[in-house]
Amino acid sequence: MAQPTITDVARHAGVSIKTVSRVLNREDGVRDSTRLRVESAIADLGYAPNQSARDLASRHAHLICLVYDDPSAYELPSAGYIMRMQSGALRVCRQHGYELLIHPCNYRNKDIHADLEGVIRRARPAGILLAAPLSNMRGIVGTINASGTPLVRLSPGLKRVQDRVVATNDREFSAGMVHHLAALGHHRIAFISGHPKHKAVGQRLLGYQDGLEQCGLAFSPQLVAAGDNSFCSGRTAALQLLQQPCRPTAIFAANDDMAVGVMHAAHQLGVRIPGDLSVAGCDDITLAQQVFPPLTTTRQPFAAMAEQATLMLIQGSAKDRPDQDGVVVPGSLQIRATTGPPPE
Amino acid sequence: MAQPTITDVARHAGVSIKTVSRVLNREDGVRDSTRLRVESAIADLGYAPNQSARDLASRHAHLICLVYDDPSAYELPSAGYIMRMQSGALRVCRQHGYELLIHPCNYRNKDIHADLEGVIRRARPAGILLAAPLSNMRGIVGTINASGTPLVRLSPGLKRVQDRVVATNDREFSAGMVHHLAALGHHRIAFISGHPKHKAVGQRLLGYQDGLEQCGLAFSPQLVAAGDNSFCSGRTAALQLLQQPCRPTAIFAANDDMAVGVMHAAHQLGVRIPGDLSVAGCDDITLAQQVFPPLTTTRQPFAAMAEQATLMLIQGSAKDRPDQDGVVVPGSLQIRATTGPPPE
DNA sequence: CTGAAAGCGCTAACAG
DNA sequence: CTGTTAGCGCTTTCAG
Repeated sequence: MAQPTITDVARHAGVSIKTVSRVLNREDGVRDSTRLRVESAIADLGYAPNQSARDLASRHAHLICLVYDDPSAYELPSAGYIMRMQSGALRVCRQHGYELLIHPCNYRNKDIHADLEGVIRRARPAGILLAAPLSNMRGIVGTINASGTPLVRLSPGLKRVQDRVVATNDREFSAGMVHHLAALGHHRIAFISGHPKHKAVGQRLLGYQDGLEQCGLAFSPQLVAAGDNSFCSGRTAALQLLQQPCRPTAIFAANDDMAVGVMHAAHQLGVRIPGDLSVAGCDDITLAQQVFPPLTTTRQPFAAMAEQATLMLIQGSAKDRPDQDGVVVPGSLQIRATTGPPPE
Repeated sequence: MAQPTITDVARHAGVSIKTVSRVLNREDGVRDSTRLRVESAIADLGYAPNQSARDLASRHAHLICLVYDDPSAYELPSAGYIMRMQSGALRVCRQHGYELLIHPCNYRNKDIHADLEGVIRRARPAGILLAAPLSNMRGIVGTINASGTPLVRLSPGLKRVQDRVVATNDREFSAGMVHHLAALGHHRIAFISGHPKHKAVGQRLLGYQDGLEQCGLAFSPQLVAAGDNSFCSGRTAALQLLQQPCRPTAIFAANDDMAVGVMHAAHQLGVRIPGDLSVAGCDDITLAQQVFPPLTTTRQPFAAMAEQATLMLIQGSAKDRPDQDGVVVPGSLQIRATTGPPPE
């Protein structure tokens, strides 16, 4: 037969549907004996509530929506980054009976606001998880906030941590990477900057400068090349950096994809790693351990961050406590085999 | 004010809600002039239908659920594979006003049946996309079919293509890869097999054997090592293969993750690619072009396959035409830089 | 502590 | 070609 409904359960337990609804939603004000009776009726019938009905009546779906930037749906620039956030979000969703909707979109697209309003309106998610770099774009944050849907931002790259934000300490750990390189004896440390719209990654350039200063090294604009977070941009930037007269002995890229691009370029030019050139990245995506030699980088606990954020969303909506303190999840240096002393 | 509802649109357009519903659902039997009037009312009001209400009334959600095996939510073995399927599915979902729910699960877990029944009952997806290796497991397919939810299987690795299946020609293109290697002059071509439960990947071993036979090369069990589709298993298998007395001159791995593991092992042992050893993979994940040298592999159009499958699901449910022919999407050889003539 | 009634916003028959 | 009338299965008032 069809799935049992709340009415069946009520009849079976000899109570009203409202009482069943109460035990379903863990509201208090139900006598223990009644609750037990209802629970066993639920078990007897193998009943499970119908989400659509629930969502319609309660005016929001039991859905968390993960929104991220996906410029080219087919090239998948940072699959590892997204997948790890997904995993984390999924884990918490499961625990709380929510489902995860994924919604990639392109910030360069004019329709993005209508698009976001569309999902919100149609799917009515209980909350939105906004990944960087979308999380640092005023307009997008504004559109979501205007809809009234609870929002938590991931790595928005703000100076100070705000509420409803899960942040990283990009600036600090980037300085740390420079310290590591300087300690190995490097003086000419180059940097490949990331996507210009991505503020958290932008903090890494500042951290690089902090690090140089702290180590008593001069900052030289010629040692900074622009990338856009992609493998290709890292390779291009490295080619340029390695072919200039006074070549750097180390290249620190603002993310792992670009760092792997650097390695690729070095191999092409016959530059040995780490003998002739040290390479460092950021993020510790899966790829970092699969290239040869394994890449020195900074581990970002993306999954844990997404877990935190999802929890904020779910608990915030459950407890009618929409404001929650921001947290910063620190990255940690992963020294592997692409960094070593400079040549000579 | 609150979001406009179908009633508001109907009033604004001077028609009944049923007519609005008709244009929303692209049913025919609406005069063009009426349709236009309704459409402009929708635009004027910025109306978008409420999915929960729609889903409740129509008894299924406008949701496609992608179910895949995710043994360790945190290690993300084949992120590229999953991401590409996701992209493809997403693309079609968007076009048709559906959302994509992702549901990783672990087939080793005893609760997987209850788990699947759970999502199906709660989310009521319009259809399920089942990725390999789940797609070749009888029990899982049975559980989903028992629920009555439309299902399309991706790469189930069947001998013959069945309905509601999007398959690959693994056996054929694997033989093709052996031809490529043999044509370069290789005689000792080793193979690293994939996950034993993954039948489509299992077909690749058969294809390898076909290829050998077609090229007049003898099959030797010593040239076959067992892997499990992971990077690490590929590395381990290669280490073993490369340290045996009569070393192979080429290693063909049943997927790219393992092939990259082979490259890693070769680098560690100081074996040069492709000078001393040719390496080939399967799938053409993003990684394949990021390692150095770029990996020779077989491109699997995962995104396109998922698009196909999603379309089958959406159109099947729309047209009450649950049965659809299976299709096979062929893989294509991508000759890159890891394969070359054998040494001497 | 429990129940009755009134929708949530839409789709599904069935009439016109 | 278009409208009317019932629900879908739940949560929310508001009364007991």
